[in-house]
Amino acid sequence: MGQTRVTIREVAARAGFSITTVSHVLNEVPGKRIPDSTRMLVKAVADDLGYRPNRLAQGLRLQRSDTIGFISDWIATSPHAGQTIVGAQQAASEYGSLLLLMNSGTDADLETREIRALLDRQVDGIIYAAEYHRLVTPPALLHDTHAVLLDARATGSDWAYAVPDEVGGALTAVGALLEQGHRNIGHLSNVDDIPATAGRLDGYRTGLSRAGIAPHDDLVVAEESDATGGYRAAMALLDRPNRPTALFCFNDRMAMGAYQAATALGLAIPQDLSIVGFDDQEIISAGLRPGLTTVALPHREMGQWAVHTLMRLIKSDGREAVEPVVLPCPLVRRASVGSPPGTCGR
Amino acid sequence: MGQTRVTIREVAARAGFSITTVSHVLNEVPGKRIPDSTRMLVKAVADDLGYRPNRLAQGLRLQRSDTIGFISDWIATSPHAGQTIVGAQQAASEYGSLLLLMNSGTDADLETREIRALLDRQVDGIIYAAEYHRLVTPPALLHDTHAVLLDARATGSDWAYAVPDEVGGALTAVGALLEQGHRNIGHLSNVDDIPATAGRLDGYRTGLSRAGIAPHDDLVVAEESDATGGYRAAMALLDRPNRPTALFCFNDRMAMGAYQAATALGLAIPQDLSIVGFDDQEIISAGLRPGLTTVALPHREMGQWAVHTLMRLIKSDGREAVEPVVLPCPLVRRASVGSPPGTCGR
DNA sequence: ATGAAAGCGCTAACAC
DNA sequence: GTGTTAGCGCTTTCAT
Repeated sequence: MGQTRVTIREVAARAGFSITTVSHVLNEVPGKRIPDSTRMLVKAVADDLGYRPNRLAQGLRLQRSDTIGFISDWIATSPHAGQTIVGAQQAASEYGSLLLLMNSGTDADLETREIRALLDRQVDGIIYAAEYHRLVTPPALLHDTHAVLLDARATGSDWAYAVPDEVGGALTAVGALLEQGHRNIGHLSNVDDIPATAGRLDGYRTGLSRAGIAPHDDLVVAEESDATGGYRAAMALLDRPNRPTALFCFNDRMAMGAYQAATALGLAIPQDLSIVGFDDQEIISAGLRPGLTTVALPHREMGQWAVHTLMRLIKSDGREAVEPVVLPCPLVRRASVGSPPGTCGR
Repeated sequence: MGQTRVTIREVAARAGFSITTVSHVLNEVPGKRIPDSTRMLVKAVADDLGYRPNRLAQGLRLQRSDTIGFISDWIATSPHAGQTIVGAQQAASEYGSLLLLMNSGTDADLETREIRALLDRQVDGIIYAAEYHRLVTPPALLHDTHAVLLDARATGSDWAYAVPDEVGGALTAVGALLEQGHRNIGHLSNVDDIPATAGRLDGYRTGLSRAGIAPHDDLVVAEESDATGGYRAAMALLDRPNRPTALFCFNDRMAMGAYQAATALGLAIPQDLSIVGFDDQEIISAGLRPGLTTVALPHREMGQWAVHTLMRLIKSDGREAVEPVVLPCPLVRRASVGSPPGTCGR
């Protein structure tokens, strides 16, 4: 419990050298010509005593805490957030850094206080993360440190950021459908005015256009981005003559609803209807029957990018320019895509 | 960026007092009779300069970092983990503490190193969290600090811990079925040898017994705890004469599979078949059609408990005895439970 | 090759 | 009431 830890002073005493020498040896300070005998002895004693430097003291002295703040706005905490943190944390450990966690609500005032708390602890920098791809306006206080945006872009100020390639992901999704011969492809869109909505819709339209198909507005239905919304949207699209043979869904939750609609209408997937989702929430995509072909979000990659970029920023004290980054969203093939009905085979 | 922060010395200089007085005022040290004039002035200057104490320096001096380590073993990062962290983080903020995050793999060696990293940063204590209710053997090193177990019990040593009441949750689930008049209730069990499997099975059997129903072994089928497993188990249970009128599923993912089986067999939920899940993974439970009645895990509560308990431990330096805690799992009623077929109403 | 000493920013015992 | 001083554990400049 509170038993007092071994300090460098004790190591020095036991080794019969000054703390200076111990520090030199332990930190392998370059340019010091310390005989191997001393080196060995000091190391042995330190090891023996189980000495570990006090990082608070080091931090105070070095003006660097080897700690980075991770502030995010999960309210409901999507399953996504986890992977992002894992990515960030693993990358951080490559630098010997640890993540200091904060999660703000939506309250800007609270957020400022939280950043302050992080700053008070002398974090080397801050990762300002959004729960999902968003436009954000970080508190001005964030300028007091080095920071990068994760899954978010800033309105106004020019923070470094990483976001998923929504358009590219949608192109990939539609491509998977086109390559199977689908021409009549519907899109379940989202009612929320967020970058993902626009980006995925854009990718959908572009994908069709490039294939020489005029995107038809009545093939797009926007609803709430959950299973219920997906069900309704899919119903609207499918329960009519000349229904689409494939559906590209805004996300996996909507795709889940689309499955339900297909079931309700007696449509088999993928024989009668092909479906592609977005997000790759495995609990859904791997749980649906048949498995859902979908587009994965680069959560882990964004987490890693954030740390690496932040470290460059810190190292150069902000002088090095960092480019924003748009990370690819790869297709995860499962079993919900087939050729259109009546195509017999391919 | 790297602009140097205001120190207490500057505040003292500007206010025309010693840093001692400034410290006294700012920390509102009791028993000091400082005139209001001084008090006001110092506070005004501090405010004016935007002074904030350096928590590293404070920590070094006070031997307390106001930081608690949160180490967990998410590999795949369940969506659960998030809520636990949110609970812990919010509770921590009540004490002015922050969470220092680490997530280990399964590697015990790595885990030890991670605990060390936390200790090096002088965390006041550690929350050792499991991704799901587990029996664990924390590294011996954990004894070097104050610690509590979250969603886990230790084999051997006697750590304070909080786990969900698996048995109670199962009793509640079965109760919800019994109260609707079901007598022929199946259980989709899990093949993994973990506390949840045994606890939920136990609760299922006890619930039936108490209602005067002899638990029949052929009403229990164990499969992998995912949708596919649930589908298979449900098929085994339902695709036969005298099939159960209700299914209690090990978790929501298996319940998802049970829904699929019901669909395949042309069974309507809840008219022909009632289903109760466990975990309340909203993405599933709220996404299924009809909504899944299920039992929620007390993730947030466990997170809060961990922090509060840890704080008591720290305050008393481990002298205060803390009781392990088994937290209730409340039923979340949606629409997957009805009266058995042929009961016309109730 | 090794060590004394200063100082990172802060708190607190003790003087005045 | 207020200030002086020591020291938390460490790194690093500058002597020797």
